Amino acid sequence: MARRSYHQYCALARTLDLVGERWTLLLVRELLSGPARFKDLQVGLAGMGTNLLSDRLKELVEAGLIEREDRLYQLTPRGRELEESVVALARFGAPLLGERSAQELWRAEWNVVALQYAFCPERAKNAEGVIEYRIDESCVQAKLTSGALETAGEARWEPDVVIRADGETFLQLAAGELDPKNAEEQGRLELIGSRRLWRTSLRVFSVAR
Amino acid sequence: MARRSYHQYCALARTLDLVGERWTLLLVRELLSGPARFKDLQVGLAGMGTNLLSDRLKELVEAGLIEREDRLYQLTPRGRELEESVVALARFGAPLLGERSAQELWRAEWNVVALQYAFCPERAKNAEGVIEYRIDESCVQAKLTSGALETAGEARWEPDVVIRADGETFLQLAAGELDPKNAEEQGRLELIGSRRLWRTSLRVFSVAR
DNA sequence: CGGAATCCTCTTCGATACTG
DNA sequence: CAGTATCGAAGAGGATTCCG
Repeated sequence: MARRSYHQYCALARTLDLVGERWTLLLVRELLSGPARFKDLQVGLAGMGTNLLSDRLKELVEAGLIEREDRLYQLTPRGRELEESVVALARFGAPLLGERSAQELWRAEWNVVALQYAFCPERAKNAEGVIEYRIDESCVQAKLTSGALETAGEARWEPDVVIRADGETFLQLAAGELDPKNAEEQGRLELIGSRRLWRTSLRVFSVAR
Repeated sequence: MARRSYHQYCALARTLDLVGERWTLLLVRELLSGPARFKDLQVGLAGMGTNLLSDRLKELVEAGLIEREDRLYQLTPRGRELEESVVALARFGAPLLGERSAQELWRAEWNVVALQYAFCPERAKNAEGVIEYRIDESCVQAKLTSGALETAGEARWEPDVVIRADGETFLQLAAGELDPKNAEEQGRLELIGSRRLWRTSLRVFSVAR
């Protein structure tokens, strides 16, 4: 059974033949946070049948976008090239994030993508350092180096500042509904390390541009 | 009948809820060339059922990404914001464009996207002018202004150079299988206007980067 | 001509149950 | 835990017909 194809000699169509099916780009998003197991993936892809997840993983391993080592899945360098597309699509969708409905899932790891579309290079010219977000049980890092950004969904670098909050607090801060100063005074936000880098981060990451 | 949704509070998921279904991004690609009628769209979306095309158009009009004036469909400014994502996805797919199989469709208008992912801003610092590609019956324009690129799938600006070729010739040139000089000597490629801008274009548009 | 609606078949998806 | 198997539901694809 051959995969369904658009049969077009077009770069966009070729990409969509590969990753355009339902769930596939969300699966890539999950792996942009770092290597994951089947079970981990299921959490961020709630509603996706296990058979479908299994099939997709096989297809993407076959296509050379994912590699499997023992029971750990991760993106290959080629697979990681999808990051640019994922971030572009997410940037388009950012204005659509209004209220969060009760039935909607949210995971702190998704900030690995959110940080990237919220990043303003022109405001980060002289920003340097590693910012670590500890939200609920998760850890997301942003590494700033001379106007460029790298992100990770796990503790990969030594942090210069650690920001700790629960998910609800973090979402309110991101939405601009809660003032960082107030949050800290209320004890809902804890800072360890460089306050200067923290203030820089508030300037550098901004959804409204 | 509510639209299917991923039910995730995530910018990527929100975008895919809107344009992640089969054919939708290819439909956007078609409209990136300029306004089109139902019949025109069917040509570039061969294999898509008329009912499906009709449904998708309605959904996208509803979502504010497309507007319909009389019988002409075109992207709204918000819809045009998808260009960045479409180009990023196509850039990813460019290395997958190997041989063109016999059953695969190709349309010269798709170069509106191809020119954008092939564009190297750093090589176009001092490039200025409008390049017009006349391939078979179609017209695609590229407007260079101080390191930036605009494209159109129709005659929108006064061209500084017009390049005329048939589709086969153009594909061979793009693939690097045919030397521009040879093509011209063989009469398969015709140039009218600024030869200097033509040479610039060869440097500025390059798939291998 | 430019679509919209219907009908029928086929594929894919989604949920659950089951197995190594 | 990491999948595989199964089956009903939903969506896609193609032909044809209807309508203004």
